[in-house]
Amino acid sequence: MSWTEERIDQLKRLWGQGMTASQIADELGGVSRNAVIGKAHRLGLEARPSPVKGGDAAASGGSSPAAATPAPEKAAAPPPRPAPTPAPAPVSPPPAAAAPAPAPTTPQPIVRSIGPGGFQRQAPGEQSSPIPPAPPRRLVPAKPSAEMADKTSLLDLNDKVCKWPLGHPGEPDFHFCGEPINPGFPYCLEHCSVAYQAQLPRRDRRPPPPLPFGGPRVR
DNA sequence: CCCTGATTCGC
DNA sequence: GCGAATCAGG
Repeated sequence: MSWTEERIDQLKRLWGQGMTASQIADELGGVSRNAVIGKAHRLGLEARPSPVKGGDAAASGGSSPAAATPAPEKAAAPPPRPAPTPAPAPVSPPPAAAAPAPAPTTPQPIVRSIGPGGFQRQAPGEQSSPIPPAPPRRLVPAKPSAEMADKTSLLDLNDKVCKWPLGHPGEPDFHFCGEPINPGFPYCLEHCSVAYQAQLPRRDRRPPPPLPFGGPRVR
């Protein structure tokens, strides 16, 4: 697996949502949690509560089987990591050049936007409670549109419906057939006829058609 | 033991 | 740039 644009974007979002590196790696698939952590650091996504910080490192006796550096530098040079970068300071909204006069005399109704998990976002300027309820840590995919409401999504697959894919993964209307299966097969009768064909004698076989694509689909 | 993130370093 | 190996705390 490689870090495509989509996967990096997903890593950023999930990391920002507080998912652990293991969860993210599991979500992305094809990568280890170490890969996720390493990538997150290279992207500069640090500043996560780490179980390990400060403290004296490798102070106790050498019980470890492999100590790459037996710490000669420790006695000679001071620890070269004195910059923990306290506040990465996320993007702050750029103040408008001409600041509008903040004098709405008429009481405005509080307008809140809806977050990805369905929770109400805090309105600008609205006070938050001292201990705000934590948003859901793991967001489950939802039907993005009414058009998909009756379509069979990946999560709708089970042993009773046809798993024949329609469209391509990543496309907005990608879904599965969903018709009742031909018993004993993962597809319905119609798609079984496409997926399985009787073995003909060589002399009666059609020459192999050209591949419908030149390789993996690139988006 | 399990989990976590941080860091190193060979590729 | 990537990620396994390693470290270190909970």
